[in-house]
Amino acid sequence: MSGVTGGDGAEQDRGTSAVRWALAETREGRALVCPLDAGGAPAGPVCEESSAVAAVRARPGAGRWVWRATAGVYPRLLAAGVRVERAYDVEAAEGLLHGYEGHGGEPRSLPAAWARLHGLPVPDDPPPRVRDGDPQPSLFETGPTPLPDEADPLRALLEVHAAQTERAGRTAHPGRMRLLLAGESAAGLVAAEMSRAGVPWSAEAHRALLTELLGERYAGGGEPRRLAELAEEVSRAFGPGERVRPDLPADVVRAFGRAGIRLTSTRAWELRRVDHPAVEPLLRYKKLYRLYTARGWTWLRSWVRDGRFRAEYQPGGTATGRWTTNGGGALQIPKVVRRAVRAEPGWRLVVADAGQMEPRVLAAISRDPGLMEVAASGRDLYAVLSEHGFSGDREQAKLALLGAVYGQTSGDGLRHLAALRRRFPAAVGYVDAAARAGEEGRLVRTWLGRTCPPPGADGHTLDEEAGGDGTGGGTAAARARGRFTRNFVVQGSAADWAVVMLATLRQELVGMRAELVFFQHDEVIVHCPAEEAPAAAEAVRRAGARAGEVVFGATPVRFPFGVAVVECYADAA
DNA sequence: ACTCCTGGCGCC
DNA sequence: AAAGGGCGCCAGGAGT
Repeated sequence: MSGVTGGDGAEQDRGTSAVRWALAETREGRALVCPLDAGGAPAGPVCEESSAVAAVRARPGAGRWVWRATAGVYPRLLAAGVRVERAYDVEAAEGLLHGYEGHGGEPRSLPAAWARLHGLPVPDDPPPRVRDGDPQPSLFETGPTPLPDEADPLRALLEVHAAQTERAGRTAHPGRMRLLLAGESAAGLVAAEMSRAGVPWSAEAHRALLTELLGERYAGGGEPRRLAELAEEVSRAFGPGERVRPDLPADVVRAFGRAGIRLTSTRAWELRRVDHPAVEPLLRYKKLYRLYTARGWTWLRSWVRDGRFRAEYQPGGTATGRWTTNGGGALQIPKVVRRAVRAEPGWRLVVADAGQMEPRVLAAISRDPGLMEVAASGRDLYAVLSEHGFSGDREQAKLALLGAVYGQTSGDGLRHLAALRRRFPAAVGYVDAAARAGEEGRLVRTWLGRTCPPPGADGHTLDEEAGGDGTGGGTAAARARGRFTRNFVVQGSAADWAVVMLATLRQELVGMRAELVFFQHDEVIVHCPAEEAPAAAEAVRRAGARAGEVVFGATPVRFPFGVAVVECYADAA
């Protein structure tokens, strides 16, 4: 990758293995394949193979597979023991390109893309698959899906792909868009591989943790002992004869009302300001109740099999490009439960966390000289900020910066916002401009060109009743939209970085036994033999740095990973 | 019995 | 100290 300058033109196929192949599955599960030239046109005859697995297996030298959707075909390849080097996911690309063209939220399936291309009625995307609590079958049951042109399923794929190549070239920064499409496609491969691998999970440690915190379960079912005790304690605190169900907010609000305390909700932060003996056990109840319902014995039984927690990741599942998961809540593993994430014997977890993504990304996209200088250090950015004359300590510096990115409207962060604006005018100006664009109904884009959905497609309607709530500057909805677009450019550009980082890391790990088992916005976990851990840690660091250079071009901004090599996730910093 | 909505809180 | 951006998930309750 030497010679990469800036974000443009970074993604190019090289070498003899750079042959692209298109692959389309027929309704019967057979596969039609043909080689492609650089422009996406057929460069050889169409071959028919008995299956996608057979087609890919027969062409080990293929540099990139162009297919309808990685999620639809790759899990079956992996199940058959077949990995691919690179892919191009036409439906993922369609979502990004159609979004860039101002139509975020509209159908992105291949049939929809093909229909648009030919001016035909556009079919809706198939509804998301219902989850059944058991992730196992869904990974492998996803069968071949019909293409719009039944007579020649390859034709629609080739037409849409060729058109996409041309549309990417018409964007303001074609190199960036091509990098985004390649990165998103690579992310799809990573997601399928990671879903298959699963997070190493000790059910035994998990059960021990549950019993320790929640107590035993009663034989007849129902709440575990600690929850029952705390519920009893809460009731007692309201007085003799009082019965309060702490898991029912309305019940709790009524009980406090009888005690002369008016609550608007039972949120923890509101309860904490209340002086009443029921508050303390109630807060402890809520904490444990959350653990019980979200990560308790039921979760364990549904999601952990053979020592692994397998979630189904959906790259780009959110508007900003962040991933989501289909079930199991893999991206919300509570800190306390991380004790159950254990490397296999003789193996290690390389836990890597990219520190202070928001300010680093903001520095890179705004090119604010002062903020870039602060972000040029690999040290804790907020600490550097507070040492270098920012009016406040580390926490205040952090609050001010995050407040600027999130569009904070009140509170402590706001006090220091003025200082922030003086010191980093280009950075604050960048997010302010994004907010203004949102309020005025315009679209904003991430650094690589991921585009926010138009108003109305994201739950923010700009033209509902006028007047707002009197704070000026348009309706409440317009201001909400402004906060969304303000945040979008930063969070989404961080997601741009993340997919390229994943793509790079995946390549770095080729040839090692190490496996990528977890990804969460700005954090990755690699599971590897102990002796590979130093190399894996170095691979992660390189991937983070490389992604920063490739995505954002020549800036002094660094994207350092904090890396810990541990046997248990809970032991990582 | 089902779906849809809400409250609340887990993660970033 | 205050409560803002993105999500998923669960339980309960309302509506059908």
